[in-house]
Amino acid sequence: MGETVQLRERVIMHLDMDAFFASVEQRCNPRLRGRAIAVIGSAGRTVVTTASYEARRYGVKAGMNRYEAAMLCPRLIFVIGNNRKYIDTSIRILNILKDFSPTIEPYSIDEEFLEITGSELLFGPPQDTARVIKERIEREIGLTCSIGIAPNKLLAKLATHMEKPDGLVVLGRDDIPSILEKLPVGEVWGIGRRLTAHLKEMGVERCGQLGRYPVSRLRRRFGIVGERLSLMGRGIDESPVVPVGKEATAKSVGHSTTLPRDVSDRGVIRRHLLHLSEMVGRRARRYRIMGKRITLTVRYPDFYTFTRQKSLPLPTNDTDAILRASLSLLDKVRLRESVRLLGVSLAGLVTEYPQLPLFEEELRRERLLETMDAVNDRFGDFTLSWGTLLDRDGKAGVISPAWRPEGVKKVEVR
DNA sequence: TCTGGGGTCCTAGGACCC
DNA sequence: TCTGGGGTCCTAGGACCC
Repeated sequence: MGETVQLRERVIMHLDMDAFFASVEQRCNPRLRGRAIAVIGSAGRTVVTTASYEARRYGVKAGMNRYEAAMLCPRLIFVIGNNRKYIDTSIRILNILKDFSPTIEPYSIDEEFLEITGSELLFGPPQDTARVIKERIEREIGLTCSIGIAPNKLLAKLATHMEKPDGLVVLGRDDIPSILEKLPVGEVWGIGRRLTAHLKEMGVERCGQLGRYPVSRLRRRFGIVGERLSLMGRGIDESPVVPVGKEATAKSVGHSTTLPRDVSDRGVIRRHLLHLSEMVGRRARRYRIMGKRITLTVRYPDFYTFTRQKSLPLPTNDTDAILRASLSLLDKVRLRESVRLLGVSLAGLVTEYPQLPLFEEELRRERLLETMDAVNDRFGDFTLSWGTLLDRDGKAGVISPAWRPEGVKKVEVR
């Protein structure tokens, strides 16, 4: 089987929901429909996650802080995002897509790749399949999406972005050279701001130029990335659609938070590190993984950000061990000013191996952790918490109760 | 009270080992 | 009397993505 020659060109579909979070909110609340809205986080220092198309007309974009957004669009309505809703909606969309292909890669909460090579026999030409999918999502979920179809993932994603919102673009082999010829390199998936600037210095601004540029020179300048750049310039991408269940296992698990205000008090910093360590440890325990490399991230008010890491002799998912490592990393840093953001992450992950604890103390500790996790799972974070996190009123201090631990990207480790 | 949070992959120097 | 080379681990940082 492994020697089968690929007889047929692949057909890859990419689907991207239009202004996903904002559209979900407008669907849930009719008073938001047709209005300029921006979905933001719950914390005081937050940014626009998604702007509705009405808001985009004023120049409001993802990543903006809310004051900037409000300046551009004085009537902008801010809506605090609700991840649960987005995750549920995303799952419903995936369930629709399952009717059209067994090979679906959920690339993010609002984007999927579908391998539809050979599906004409069942559904007719790819553009017909795409129309049916769009209709079903609109009818059953009440949202619009844009779809791109092309011979590979790179070009399919490009096609999706050529027509938005509610778009449908099919790129055939013959269309590709002329499109790439004029396409600014920065619009390609994988070429960001920095690479665009570097390429411009070299006189390369369009994909056509990039594709013709000598690979050896790209290689000298960018290393391995240079080779990929050359392929991108020519629209070549052999990467497969990776279906659910076949993904690579997670490489790291981490949490970070921008503090409500800049902090220089080390006691306050320690309490935040405890909270972050608990979030990381709990998630690792839930997925039955352990890690032996712990990374502390610190950001100063001027946005200068740096990391310190250390490797432990043995992998762990114990909150206290993660905390101790974070604190020892903090001790090695001479903070030159107050701290804006803190992060803790666990890498070098292995699957938790079943092993009898050697000592009574360990056994006791494990039971304690399991009990706390069970209660927290049922009643939300920090129903039970560590002593030092509690303030004098006995309530979980420091962190806002609106804290949402649920990331949009789930970690699955086998 | 300007600028979130979760990831992946790559590079590069030094330590250490054989 | 100028002195190898490969492999792996560790650490810090940068670029990119949604």
